[in-house]
Amino acid sequence: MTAETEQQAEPTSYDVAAVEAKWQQVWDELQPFVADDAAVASGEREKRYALTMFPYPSGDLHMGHAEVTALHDVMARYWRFRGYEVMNPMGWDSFGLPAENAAIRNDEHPATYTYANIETQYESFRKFGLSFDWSRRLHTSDPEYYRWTQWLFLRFRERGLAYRKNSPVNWCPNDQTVLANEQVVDGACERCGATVTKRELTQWYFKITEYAQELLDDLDVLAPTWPDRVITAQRNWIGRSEGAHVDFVVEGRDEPLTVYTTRPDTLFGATFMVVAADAALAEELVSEEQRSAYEDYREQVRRASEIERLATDRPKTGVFLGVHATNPVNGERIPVWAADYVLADYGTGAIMAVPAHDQRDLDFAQAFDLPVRRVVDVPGAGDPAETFEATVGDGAYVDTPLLEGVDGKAEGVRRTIEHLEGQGLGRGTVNFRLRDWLLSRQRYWGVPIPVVHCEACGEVGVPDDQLPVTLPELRGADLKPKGVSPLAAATEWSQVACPSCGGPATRDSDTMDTFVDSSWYFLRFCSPGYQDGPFDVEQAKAWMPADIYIGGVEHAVLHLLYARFFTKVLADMGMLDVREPFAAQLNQGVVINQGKKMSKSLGNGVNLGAQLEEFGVDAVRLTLVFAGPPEDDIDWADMSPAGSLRFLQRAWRLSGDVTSEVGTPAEGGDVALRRVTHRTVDDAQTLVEGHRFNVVVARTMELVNATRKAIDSGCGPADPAVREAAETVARLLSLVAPYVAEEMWERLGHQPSVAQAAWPVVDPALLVEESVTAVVQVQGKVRGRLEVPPTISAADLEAAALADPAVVAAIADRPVRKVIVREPKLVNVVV
RNA sequence: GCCGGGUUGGCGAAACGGCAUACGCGGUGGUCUCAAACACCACUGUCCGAGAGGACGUGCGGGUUCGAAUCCCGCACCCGGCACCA
Repeated sequence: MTAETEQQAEPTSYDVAAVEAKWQQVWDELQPFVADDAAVASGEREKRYALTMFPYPSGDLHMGHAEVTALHDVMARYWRFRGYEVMNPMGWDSFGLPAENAAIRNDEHPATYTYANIETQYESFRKFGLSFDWSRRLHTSDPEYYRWTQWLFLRFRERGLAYRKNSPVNWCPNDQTVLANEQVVDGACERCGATVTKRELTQWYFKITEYAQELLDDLDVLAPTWPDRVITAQRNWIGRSEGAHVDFVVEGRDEPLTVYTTRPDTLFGATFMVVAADAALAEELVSEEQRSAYEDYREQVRRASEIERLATDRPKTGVFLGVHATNPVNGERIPVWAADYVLADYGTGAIMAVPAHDQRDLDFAQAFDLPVRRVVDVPGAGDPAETFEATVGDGAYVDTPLLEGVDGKAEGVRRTIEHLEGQGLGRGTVNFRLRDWLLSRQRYWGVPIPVVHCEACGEVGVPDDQLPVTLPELRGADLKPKGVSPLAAATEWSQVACPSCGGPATRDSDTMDTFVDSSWYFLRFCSPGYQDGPFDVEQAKAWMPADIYIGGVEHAVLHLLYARFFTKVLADMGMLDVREPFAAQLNQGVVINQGKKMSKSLGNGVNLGAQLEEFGVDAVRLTLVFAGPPEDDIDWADMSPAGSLRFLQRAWRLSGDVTSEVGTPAEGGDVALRRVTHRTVDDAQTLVEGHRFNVVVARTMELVNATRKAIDSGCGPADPAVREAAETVARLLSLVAPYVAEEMWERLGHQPSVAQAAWPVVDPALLVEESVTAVVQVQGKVRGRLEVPPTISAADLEAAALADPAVVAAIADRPVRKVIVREPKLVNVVV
């Protein structure tokens, strides 16, 4: 392992550090991983696009980066071996808050922190021996990149998919910026943990809801190749529901009050209505007598934090609005209330309350002494008016003239909608939980929104030939949060001539959510230097979709949903011929330590650099890949990088023991060892393609063990089968441990690099076993084993089984009732 | 509450409906060594048994099958998503 132990004539171990230094240099010269666009465009070679989520440049790489890239590299290297032209790019998601916070702290420019970290991470990635094509490297904070982010924004805006609206938004008082719904977790800011409040602001949105149905439908297409948990998370997030809009006439008002309900069949049980307290609708509806009561209540609601609002078990609050509406099916006059349990931005912001069949409505009815009327008699359940338990199941309709004798909810809903539509009182409709994507942020270190606000012309998009709208040079205290964007305070930058009329105008002072940047970077990789658009349409057609996308499950909804949305819009713009960007997806687990997430406060962090120093890159990579299935979490405390290094040394020793000449044909070599070799290669193909990388490592270990045995106590080191086996080990190992694999390959007499070697050709004749072990069971229990030829007939196998002494003994004197024969591997005797 | 996934030796984990526990870690014993480290060899699911051997065994309870870790039904527990979304 170290130089000291290498004094002997025949070294028993290699010098890890020396090997790493040596091969890093060779790779730099050979550049074996640059993808050839022409080979794909011409159809000369089939493409594979291997994609890993690009990192945010915060400090150096950690265990998590090591794991995901180690797993990813197995796939990329395997595809290269199989003769595909592989694009394996990497870049940095380099806009974002940490750089801005660091800049304020250190009184510098965010770019200083950002680009210094990028260089650190770049060097670490290289040392980690990953087969990235660095010629495609990109950073989303480069003007050449964000110019095209702005260009895309303008195209979205032209299509009505980017718009501004005034509405209550999630506000993080600590980061002094708005947050998308996705960035609010349990009422707290996902980033800093501060309690999120609501603010009324004018903000930019992407109209992702326009694609809600397609985003949902296409999950069915992705389901076979995407993880279940991601599919489920996205389905839940999109939250499709079917129901009806029902129009209620409000006294003294021309416009109807329309509600959304999934239970139109319970319309006869509606005893009041509720409007979201913070909706404009409530403001419009409230009577003069109730106005001050309503306004007091609304203030109380606005002060409440998201956490308080989300507590589902808190008592219902609300206020009567002083108006009544008419139930369209029975003409009944019911009161209209305002409450905060109804959400302004879901459905129509108003509901019909059916307390008998909705627990929330029942709780509200109880709190304010409103009537409860049962219209579905659910067998076995009491009357909700007495039990205070709303019933939601199927049952016989009561007091519902429209649905007499109707059986079941589905039919009841269908008939009611039919009736409403016939009478012009409502219509069947579909609703989504998904909201539009709030993309503007009041921070500095992001993409400036390329829009100018002109007194005369209003909102004007910056013309394409004036892109990019670059950031002004701000640093340190200029960036301190003040509730408005730092860009608004940079007056020299913000005051411009209107591109349309030339009059005085101001630039939009918001920057984009960094999720915008990462929604299309995988397209830029297809033609990273392209000058005439965000990407070369032809190159994107050649490379897309990514054949695998590996990354953390924390992006199950956010990033993956946005990237899918962008892809669909770009397809509609005619720039892509795929509607889904990622054909297959794999989420690696997280690396923990001693049963807990690594953290500074717990003091249980495992430093990647220290592990690499101690065991070497190959051993750390091997440990991460061998630990278990890629999607499972790894507890580093349960792992043994020392054991991994031990194995690598054992494997390496094989390359020194081979005595046959390089190029010696394997034909005629020891058949038993050749069988193991060819079986291993054949299985490895299936295993890698099934992402079962841990098993590939196990099988490689078995091959090493078999080769060792052959050398020491079998056919001996000169047998050509030993060379074949050792060369196979080098290639299999290069998927995970590239340094030692190169070293082995060279010691075996080959030219570098093993990464450019051909995958071994499997000889099908060697996959057929000479003899197999047939198991003989009596009553399903193993009682004997027979060595038989694989071609044995059922009759012969049965005869041999029944002649076996142990089997005869197990049967004893009982009559044989039936014999199941699955030649050549199994016989089961039933007595 | 609704949706998705899981539960196999001391530990990480393998196993087209057909030998459960491959591979590795850890442990025990041994070879080498003055000694140790390294390396190598053997053993290592539980119980009974001196041994040969036997019984039991993949979270729990049923079922299908000649045969179930694997398929079906029910339950418990763990992990993840959604949740005052009408």
